[in-house]
Amino acid sequence: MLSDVMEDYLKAIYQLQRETDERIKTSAIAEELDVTSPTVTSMLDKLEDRGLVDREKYRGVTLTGEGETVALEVIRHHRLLEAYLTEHLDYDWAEVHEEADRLEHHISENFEARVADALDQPTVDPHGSPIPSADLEPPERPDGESVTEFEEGDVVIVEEVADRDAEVLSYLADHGVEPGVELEIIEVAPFGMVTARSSDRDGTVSLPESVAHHVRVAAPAEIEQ
Amino acid sequence: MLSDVMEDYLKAIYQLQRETDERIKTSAIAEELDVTSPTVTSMLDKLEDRGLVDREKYRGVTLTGEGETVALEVIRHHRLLEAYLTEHLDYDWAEVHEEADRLEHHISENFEARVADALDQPTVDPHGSPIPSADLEPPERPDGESVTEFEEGDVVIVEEVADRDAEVLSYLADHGVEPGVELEIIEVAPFGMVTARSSDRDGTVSLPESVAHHVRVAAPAEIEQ
DNA sequence: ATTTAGGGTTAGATGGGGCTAAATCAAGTG
DNA sequence: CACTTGATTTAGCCCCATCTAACCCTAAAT
Repeated sequence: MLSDVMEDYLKAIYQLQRETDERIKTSAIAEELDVTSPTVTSMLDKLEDRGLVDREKYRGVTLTGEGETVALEVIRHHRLLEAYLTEHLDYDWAEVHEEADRLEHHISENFEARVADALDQPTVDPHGSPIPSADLEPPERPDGESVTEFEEGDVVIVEEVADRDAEVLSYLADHGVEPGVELEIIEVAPFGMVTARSSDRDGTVSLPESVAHHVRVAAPAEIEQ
Repeated sequence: MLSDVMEDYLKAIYQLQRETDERIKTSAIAEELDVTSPTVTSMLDKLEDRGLVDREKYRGVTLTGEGETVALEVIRHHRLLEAYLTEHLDYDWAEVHEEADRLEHHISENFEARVADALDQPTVDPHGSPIPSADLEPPERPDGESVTEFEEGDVVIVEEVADRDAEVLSYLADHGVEPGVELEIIEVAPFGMVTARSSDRDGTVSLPESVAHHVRVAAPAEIEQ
C-alpha cells in the first residue's frame, strides 16, 4: 500500500517528466510539492526501495514502469473527478482542481468506474487535459504545442489550459480563453507575452509568458488530420 | 485543524453515546475503531487538550459541545455521501458505507453543499439514519425503537437499518427488510431472535438479536402523529 | 477490609512525513 | 587543474498514530 503522500510524489515526478525529458531533480520536486529538499531525498529513498523510481544519487530520478502506472492512476482519478464535478455537481472550471486534489487518493476502483460510466468514458477533463485510460497505458503526447510557439497572425484552437491556479483560470475564462475557442494571435512580445483575440469575446487578452506557457493550442489544419 | 483519525474518534464516541447515555470507556472506543486501548488513551489525551472531550481518568469520556459539533459534521458528510452514491452513482444500499467512510474526511464545505443541493436537502440516508442538518445542531432522537422491543402480532414500519456490515445489509435487502417496509412480528425468541413477515417478500425472515438490535421500527399509529 | 480480576494508563518502540544545520558532491570558472 | 558555487545528501530532531509490555487503579467478591 502506498500513502497519499507517496502518490503525490509520483504524480509530481510524472508531471515534471512530461515537461523536460531529463531526470527530475530533487529541487524541482521540492518546489512542486512545497517541501524542502531533504524531505524529498528521504522520500526518494523510500520510493526507490519500493521500485517506483530509478535513482542516481545527485543526478535525479525517473519513474519506473510501475511508478508511472501509479502516477497515471492518480491522474486518472484527478481528471475524472474534475470532469464529474463540473458536469454533475455544478462546479466551476476554476475551482475543481483543489477538490480533486484532495479526493483523488480516496476513491475506490468502484467509484472510479461509476464516475467514468456517468460521464460516458470521457477522454479529456474540463481543462482539456487527457484522462489516462482505464488500462493505465502511457498516453500519446497530445497534439499541438504551447501558444508561445506561434506568431502574429496565426489562428489557433485552444486545446488545453493546464494552469492549476483558480484565480488564473477564472481570469482566462472571463477573457474567453478556454478549450475549444479560436484565438487569433495579435502579438508575441520579446519577453514572451502573448496577446490574442478570442472568438468568444470582444477585445483582446494578454497572457504573460508564465501563463501562456500552459495554454496548448493547435492550428486548425493540424486538427483535421 | 483536526486529523482524519481524530474525526474518527469523535464520531465513534458520538455513536457510542447514542447507545448508552453513560461515559464512554476506552475499551469501547478501542473495539469500535479496531485499535488497542493504549492507542485510545493517548488519543483521548490529545482530544482533551483540544477541548473536544470531557475526561475523567479511569472513568471514560463524553464529548464537549465542540466535540459533538465535529462529530455531527463528519456524520453529515458520511450520510450525505451515502445518499448521493445510491441516488446518483448507482451504488447499492449495502456498499455505500465503506466508500463514504473514506470520503467523509476529504470533502469541502462546498462539496457538501452541492451534494445536499443535488439531493434537495435530504433528511435521511439510505439506511433511514437521520442526516444532521447543516447548522449541526444536535438532532432529536428519532421516533420508534428497536424491533426487539415489540411482540408477536405487532405490525410495524421499518424506519432505519443501522447495520454497517455490507453482507448483513445485502441479506436484509434480499429478505425484504429495508426502510419503509411493513413487518409483522411472528415471534420473538427468548434469546432475542426476531422472526417477521415482510410486506415486501413471501415467507418470513429471522434476525438474530445482534442484527435485530439495529433495526429501528415504529408502530404505524405512532407515525401518524 | 483485603484481595483479585480486568480494564486503563504509562513507558518505550516503530514507521511515516516533515524540518534545520552540517557535510558532501558536480560542475563550471579562473 | 584546483577552486568555488550551488545543489544534494546525511545527521539529527519533531510530531503523529500505532503497537507491546509493564504497571496501576476500580470495583466487586470474599
